[in-house]
Amino acid sequence: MNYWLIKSEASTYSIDDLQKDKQTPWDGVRNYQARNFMRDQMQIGDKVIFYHSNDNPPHIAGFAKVASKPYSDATQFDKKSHYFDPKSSDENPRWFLVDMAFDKKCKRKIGLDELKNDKNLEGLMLIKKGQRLSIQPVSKEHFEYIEKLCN
DNA sequence: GCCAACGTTGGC
DNA sequence: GCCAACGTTGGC
Repeated sequence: MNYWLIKSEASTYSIDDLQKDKQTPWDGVRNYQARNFMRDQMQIGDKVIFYHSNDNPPHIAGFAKVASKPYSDATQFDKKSHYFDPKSSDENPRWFLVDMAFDKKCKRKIGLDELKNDKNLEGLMLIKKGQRLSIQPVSKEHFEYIEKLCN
């Protein structure tokens, strides 16, 4: 069992959208490190923190679960998609994703400030300066602590 | 293989 | 809207 944090702009795809959809392919990730986490390490049932970036304030909004094995991201082949990648091919797809399933919403929004000021969350990748990775591993301890904050 | 130019992320 | 951080691209 692994623990993760995923970012999404609330205005683009929020936890409410995921709740409505129940499950969705986590497409559009175009960063190799993030891809590698999905392709090489994520397993069905892994627990995921859902973070709303670019919100006011940015915050943790809830939880999701990994709901599929990794497979290739269809948007890379779609010429009309913002995520189209001409360098990718059917034989050798460059980008992979997993499905994310809705788990639960936080009872309150856990703002970035609060996360930064919480001694229990020291070392959490999200709150390190300049950390832009949209998929990050989270320790079990941090995950369980954040779960408590949300209840 | 270096590195300048450029693009994106995301907090503020 | 600004800009720091950082990843990618491409010329050499």
